[in-house]
Amino acid sequence: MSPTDKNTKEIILDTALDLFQTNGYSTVSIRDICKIVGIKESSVYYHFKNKEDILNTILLRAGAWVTEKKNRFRETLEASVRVPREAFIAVGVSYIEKCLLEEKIFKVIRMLTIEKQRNEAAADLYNELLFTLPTEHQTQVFSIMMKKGFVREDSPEVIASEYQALIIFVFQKYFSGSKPISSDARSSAAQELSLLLKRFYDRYFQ
Amino acid sequence: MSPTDKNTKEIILDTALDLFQTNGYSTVSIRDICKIVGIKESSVYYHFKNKEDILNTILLRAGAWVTEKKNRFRETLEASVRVPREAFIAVGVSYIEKCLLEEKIFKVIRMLTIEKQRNEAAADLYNELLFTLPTEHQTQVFSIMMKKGFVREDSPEVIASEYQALIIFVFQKYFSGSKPISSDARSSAAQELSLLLKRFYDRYFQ
DNA sequence: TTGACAAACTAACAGTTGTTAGGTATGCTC
DNA sequence: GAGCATACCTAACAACTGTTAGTTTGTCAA
Repeated sequence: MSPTDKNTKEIILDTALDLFQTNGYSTVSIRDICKIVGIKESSVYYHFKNKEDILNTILLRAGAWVTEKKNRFRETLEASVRVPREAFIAVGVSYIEKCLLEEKIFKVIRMLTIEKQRNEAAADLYNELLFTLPTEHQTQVFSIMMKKGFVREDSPEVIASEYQALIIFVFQKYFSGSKPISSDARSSAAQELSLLLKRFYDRYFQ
Repeated sequence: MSPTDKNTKEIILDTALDLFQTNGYSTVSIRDICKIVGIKESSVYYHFKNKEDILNTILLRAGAWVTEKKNRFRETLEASVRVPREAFIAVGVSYIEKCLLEEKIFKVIRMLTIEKQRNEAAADLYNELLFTLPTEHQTQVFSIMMKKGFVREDSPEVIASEYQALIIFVFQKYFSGSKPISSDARSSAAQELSLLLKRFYDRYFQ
């Protein structure tokens, strides 16, 4: 009755993402979203041009977030220093736990997993998020570490791919299902990734 | 008019899989399927109990195919012999090209990629198909090769995980999108995987 | 008090959805 | 040729879909 919070639009977006990530965009109806938000169907059209506009807004924001992340990475790059093995492992594990499993990002990844099958923009974003961006970043990290003599001479790109392959492997193996992520899965994943990264470290660091 | 081919049921299943793999089960209507098959909606209910029965039949068959593959692997295991590096690489590349990219399997994987997000049976099948089954198989392969002295002493399970991580990484990086698989992507993927497997071979084989 | 705006509402539209009841043409068996 | 199973059909249902037109409400500036 009262003019609601000026962030109804945000609530719609959050709810939509919630539903999209498990059911997929086209399965979710506007009425499904509205039932949860607590408004009538027609009210959505005050905030969005149409249903697709909701999806596009989510994709656009995720895209913006990705490029922002990209630039952030670039800045903090020169900080790369020699790290002990435990610290190297901790970075990898927390990349999964703090980044990929962070609530919002995780939902976006899950939504993209569905939408990429038929939406090219979603497919591009998915690839950037899980492959291009992290591999590029790791390439530079290893490249710097090589120059400083912490990592033995090799191709930084290839090492970065091997690194990212391990991350993706563990992430997907433990968190790609339909069940909500349990603390059991979390610790199993951390354990497996630790083991793999330990070997990775011993192979390339000196 | 004439009593059609007794394999209308199969055509329905094929068509359904075709549509499910890009659009997802719940987005595809029975009428969508029928329009392509060339029958009326009601005819579907002669062959299937309801819409879900179509999905379940596909899942069931894929599941049967997986366990059959599992047993087939077990038989051919003892054949493992010393392989030159080129042959080892060729096996990995053709695993992607002949197995994962094989038309039907590829469609199933794409469908499962969507359905796993909310269907537990699909999630289980997906995991078995891309993680459990191949890793188990590779574990045994490496284990035998170790006993025969072709591969240096190490944990077969972990080596198998590292191997499978590379396969999954390349497969997803090049073939997870919305575009049909091009021969460009095929050769890029083969090239990247070759490079990664070459290094893998040099690391563990002796 | 008035007017303007934001943000919701009611009510309806035309089309689509899964599903069912009942009918029809074909070919096989007795 | 009668009976019957197979494999399709027509027609309809109730529910749900995205979307629109027009209306109401609360808030604030003039």
